[in-house]
Amino acid sequence: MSEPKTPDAAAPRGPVKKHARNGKSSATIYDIAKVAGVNPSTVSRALSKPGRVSAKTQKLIEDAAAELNYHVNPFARALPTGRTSTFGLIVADITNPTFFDIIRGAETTATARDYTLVLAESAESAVTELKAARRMMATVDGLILASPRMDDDEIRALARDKPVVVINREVDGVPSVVPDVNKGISEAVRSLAANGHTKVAFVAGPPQSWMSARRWEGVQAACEWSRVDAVRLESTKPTVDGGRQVARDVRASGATAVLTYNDLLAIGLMQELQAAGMVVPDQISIVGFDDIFGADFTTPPLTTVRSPLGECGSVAATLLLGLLHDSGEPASTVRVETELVLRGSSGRLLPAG
Amino acid sequence: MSEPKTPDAAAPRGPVKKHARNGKSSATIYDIAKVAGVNPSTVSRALSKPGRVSAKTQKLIEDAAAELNYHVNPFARALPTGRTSTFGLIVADITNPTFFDIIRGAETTATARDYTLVLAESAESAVTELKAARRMMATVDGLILASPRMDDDEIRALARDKPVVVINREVDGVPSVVPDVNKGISEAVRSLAANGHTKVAFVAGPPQSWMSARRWEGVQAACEWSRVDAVRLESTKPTVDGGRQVARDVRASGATAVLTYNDLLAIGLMQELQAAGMVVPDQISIVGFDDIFGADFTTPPLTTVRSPLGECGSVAATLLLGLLHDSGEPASTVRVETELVLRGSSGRLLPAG
DNA sequence: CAATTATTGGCAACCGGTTGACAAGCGGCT
DNA sequence: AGCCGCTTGTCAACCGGTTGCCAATAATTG
Repeated sequence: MSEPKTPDAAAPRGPVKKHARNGKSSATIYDIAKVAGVNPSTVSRALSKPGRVSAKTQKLIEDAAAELNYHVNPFARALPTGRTSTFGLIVADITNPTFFDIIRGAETTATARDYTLVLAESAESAVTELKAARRMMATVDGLILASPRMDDDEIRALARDKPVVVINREVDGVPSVVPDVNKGISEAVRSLAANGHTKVAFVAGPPQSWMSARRWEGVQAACEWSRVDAVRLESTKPTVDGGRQVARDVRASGATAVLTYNDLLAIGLMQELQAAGMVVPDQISIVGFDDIFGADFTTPPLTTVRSPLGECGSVAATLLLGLLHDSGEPASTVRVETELVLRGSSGRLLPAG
Repeated sequence: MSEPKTPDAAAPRGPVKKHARNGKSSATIYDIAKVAGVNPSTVSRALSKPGRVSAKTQKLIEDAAAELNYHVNPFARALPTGRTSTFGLIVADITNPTFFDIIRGAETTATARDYTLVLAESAESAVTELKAARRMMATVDGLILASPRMDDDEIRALARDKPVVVINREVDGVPSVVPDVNKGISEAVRSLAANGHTKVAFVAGPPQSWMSARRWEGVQAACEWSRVDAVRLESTKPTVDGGRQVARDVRASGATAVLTYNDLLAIGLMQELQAAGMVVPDQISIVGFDDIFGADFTTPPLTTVRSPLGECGSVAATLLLGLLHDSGEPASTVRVETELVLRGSSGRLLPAG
């Protein structure tokens, strides 16, 4: 008690363990090494590189690991290797059901291959999207962009850093998975033409949407082939509300059948037209795009050009995992089929009166 | 060249940089330190501990960081500190729209506070759920469980390791956010009673669902109060399909009004009943729960007891962030209000014929 | 102007795995 | 028996920040 305030180096204040790691901080490879009586690096090899250690050492280590209830520390692993077993998915709008199936498809495939999915939303903004993407780049092995809003160069820039796969859009030099709209659209237009429609309107989506442009092209081509007039109308936003708002223009256009950029627009449009007393499909046929959740809740249920969204998500994830592992394959665009789902909202035009 | 095989310590084999980090591996605090002419630890302090370095050094470092386009390596930070700025959200079913809004609410709040949301799905299985939770525990700072299926003890065990917040369920000792069903249910039952209904059926959800039990209790209580008979029916699964399947039982029950565990069941039930020629609400009233996306797509649009799902997600995230930072607050259950959304699927019973 | 105290910066150890380089062990071959 | 080459294990250096401790410097005060 001579120097009460001197910080005495000889006073062992014991292992304080600053962070206290609430309780039983999980076991490390060093603990395993001690139990199994081998070197930590041997443990590391046994647990990651198969066949690098002898069978009996392997077993010894595995038993020790099991006993200690060991789990690798992902950060410790990620630090030297850069591998994170994680990939990011950025969607434009989490509440837009178009993405639900994409998310699920990607999530399922990721989990099956022991990857973790990190989700971010861009709120339909190219700026937010880019920010989210940049933020993610640091923590993921690869990125999936679903219907990205940023421009091609930005996407290519991202793709230079880490593998990137794009859904619902084609970007030169970046692998992508896109529904091939032609089959579905021509089925739809042919069906409409067969029902006597001679003028169809297409309600477009957001101007930056690559897919909207493709769909309009598809509609034009199919209409030409079927000798049907096609007119293009603009929507304010690709939602139910946007669909309601475009109803005026639709009526004014004189078209007897409408294809919309997506199902949400179709549903809103149908609600508004019905509210105005029109009968679907007797007075007007409506065909949506995507076949989202809820498309068959309406009365009549919505005819729509289905995109296999879940498949898109899952294929994109598979593509990404391929890039990550085989690291060769340029793996360009994968096309998935679309098809017409004929329900009640389209059909023969009844003579007025 | 006398001892060609002796590992000569004097031979500097130079910085090999094994990984090659495709091109311009991002800058580190060491690079910044070099540019700014200070010690790396000073850089670390400048960038994380505010006020720990002098203003001019701070500026020097920030400029250097900006110039080098520096971003911290989250793994390097997480390794010694354990902090990851990430939290997990586990939902029972990604395609169930009930969770969409929860996901979005949580995501938005997380992003606003510079946290990243990691999503996992349990496919309605307690086992998968627990596995996903365990896997996440290693990489996140905290966990949100939406409508968890595992049992209380397992949840408490998780909560011992890291902060956990539960949505749609109460677990002793674990903070949670639950919609208070009573207000919404009593509004619904009162409305039905006022329309002359004297016997209502409740279609229950999964047996493990805590929320299903609460809703049934609420229905019983409200019915008693309004002097209305209540019968309980079981569903096979809480989906549109499950709703279709329970239609038989509903008709057999003799009830003139039905409340279902969720909107999906209500929609399926309505479809099936309408397909059998029944008119909603003239012959039977249907009331759902949650007010999910698409509940108003039906004809008639679905009357439902709305839970503020987005708010649940956002409140849960806020609660979690609170636990993470202030680390005090036991923060028990937060209740959010429910309310009846009166649409077309419920109303006065028309005399038969 | 010297002495004391408050700031600020530097050193070095650590977080927990991974991996290149090398040595020891070992069976097969001539 | 001697040599070769393959398997298996060990050593030590990293990955990129964080942080306790101490020294140097600056600011304050008698």
